Amino acid sequence: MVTEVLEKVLIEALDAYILETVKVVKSNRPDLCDYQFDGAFQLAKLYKKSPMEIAEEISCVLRESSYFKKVEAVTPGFINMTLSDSFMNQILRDMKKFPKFNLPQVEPTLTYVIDYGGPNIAKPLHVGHLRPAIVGESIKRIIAYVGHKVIGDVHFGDFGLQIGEVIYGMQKEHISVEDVTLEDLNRLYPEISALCKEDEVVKETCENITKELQDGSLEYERYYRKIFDLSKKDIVRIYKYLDVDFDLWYGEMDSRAFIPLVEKILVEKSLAYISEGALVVDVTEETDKKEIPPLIFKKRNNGYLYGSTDMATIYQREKDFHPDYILYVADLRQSLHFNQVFRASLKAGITDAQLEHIGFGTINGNDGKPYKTRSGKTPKLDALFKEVEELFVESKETNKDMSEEDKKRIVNSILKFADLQNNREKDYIFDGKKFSDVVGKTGPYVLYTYLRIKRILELEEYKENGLSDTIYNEYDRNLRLQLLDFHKDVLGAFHLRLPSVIASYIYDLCVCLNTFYQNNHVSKLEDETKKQDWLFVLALAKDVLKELLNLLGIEIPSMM
RNA sequence: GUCUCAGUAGCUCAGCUGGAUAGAGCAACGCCCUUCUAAGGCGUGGGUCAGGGGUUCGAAUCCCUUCUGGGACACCA
Repeated sequence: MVTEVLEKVLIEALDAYILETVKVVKSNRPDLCDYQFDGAFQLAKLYKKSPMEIAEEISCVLRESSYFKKVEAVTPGFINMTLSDSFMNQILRDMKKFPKFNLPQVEPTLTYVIDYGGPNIAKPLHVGHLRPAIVGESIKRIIAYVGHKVIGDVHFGDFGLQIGEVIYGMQKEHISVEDVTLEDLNRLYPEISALCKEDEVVKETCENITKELQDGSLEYERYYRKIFDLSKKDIVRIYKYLDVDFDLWYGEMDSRAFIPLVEKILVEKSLAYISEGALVVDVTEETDKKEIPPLIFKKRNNGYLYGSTDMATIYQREKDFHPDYILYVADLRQSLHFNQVFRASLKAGITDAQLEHIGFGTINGNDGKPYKTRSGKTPKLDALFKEVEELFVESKETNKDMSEEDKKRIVNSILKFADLQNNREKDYIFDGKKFSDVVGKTGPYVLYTYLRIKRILELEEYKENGLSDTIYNEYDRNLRLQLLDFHKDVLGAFHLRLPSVIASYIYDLCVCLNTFYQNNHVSKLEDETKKQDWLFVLALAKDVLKELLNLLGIEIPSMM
């Protein structure tokens, strides 16, 4: 990593000066230098000298290093570093030579369980499921890429009241377990759910069905099994389209057996008590600024809730995998719930893992409210895919000839790049136009860039015989400089659990590539060394691009 | 009411935990295809970083406060 190497050099250059953290950052003034060090200001205070004096002193030492072409101390005390061509090229050679572009491997290797998706089996996947799927898949791939072990769990929402509601609906309309269809399920859930809000008796009936199912009723288990199978089949189909895959296709029901065990622990450790008829766990901590309500473990009617299954699942995961981290990719609005579950689990001592809620914002419509179609419904993912595909096909005549597989890849790139370039914690506007627009900061732009570069490498003979020490012009240099950022951004995306860091790197790399492409014509070159150097850089950039797109879950089409 | 997250260009958003002149995309207006894919590149205009205090050599970023908006707050998930 460039910054790491530079920091080492700086620590040596600091000599007698001692600074708690020595941090070199990419310059925000690329017109002046590549990297900057601002520590002189802090040192000035510590050693009661002028920042400029210290900056000058350090710069003098730095100038002796072969890593730099130029080192300047600039008022009021910045140290501006411009890298030498030989240093830059050495890093590029290493990136080419070593696996994962010479990404430093993590030590030790930890085990992560990542819980994302959480589709409710009583209803089809809609726009609301797009983010957890896309964001979760990407974070999973990033964690695996930096070298940790990751176990992805879809964790179906299959335990709660929604199942009772659907079963009630089937009984009410005399639909047998044998004959029920996916369409029935999709229709019944919202219908009965609405009915429950109006009719107390219906609600109680649904709650009782749910409870009996939880308690192991064989009759309801038949219903449940059928509902689960029907839904799962459809959900798998959609996830497959999105290239989202899970190691575990568990649901809340799979943790059912562990609920009594957790309950026993809670009672034995006197952590749970009866409040207003329910069994609750107090999760307050002394440092709390606000009253945080207790976690309800068991309802007044002895039924269980998602807090119970979440704890039971943690117990189960601890038993099966001993994870170091358990990540939950879920809507930010659930943060209180996770806070309660995490605290209760910690108190109960059912896991040693770090528990993290990876929150994301809501997808809104142009009006700033949760996204709805014109008819007022939440759009199904199927329909969304089709809509985006149609808009893409219309945008250019030759798109009609593309293979179905390639179209799918493009649709994925459109949806994923639009989503992942946003900071995941923010709400974002679902703009049909923006999503399907192929101009600008979009998936198609990135893919197009990739294919342009790929074409050059197909047409020219790249001999893979290394890289000279020359950098030929500013477009060339900017591209190489951007490649050097690879490690920092991949690790940054990992630490922050932010795929947007990678999306933004990808975009910047593509801008560099397109500028290079426009200004440096490779095939015209007569200078064979120069041509091979550029092919080296382009090949490396292309590979980096492909790898990073893969981390976002984006595949490259064969043509555009 | 309490807590919480936000407010950056006409629109949609970045801004990587305090650095120099706040950046992209879209939209608008120019220029560039006898050249490896023009789904591209280059340029122009566009800002009181919600307002006000404070800390600091230095603030969009940290603290306080006001305003506006979203969200969460006991048996739904």
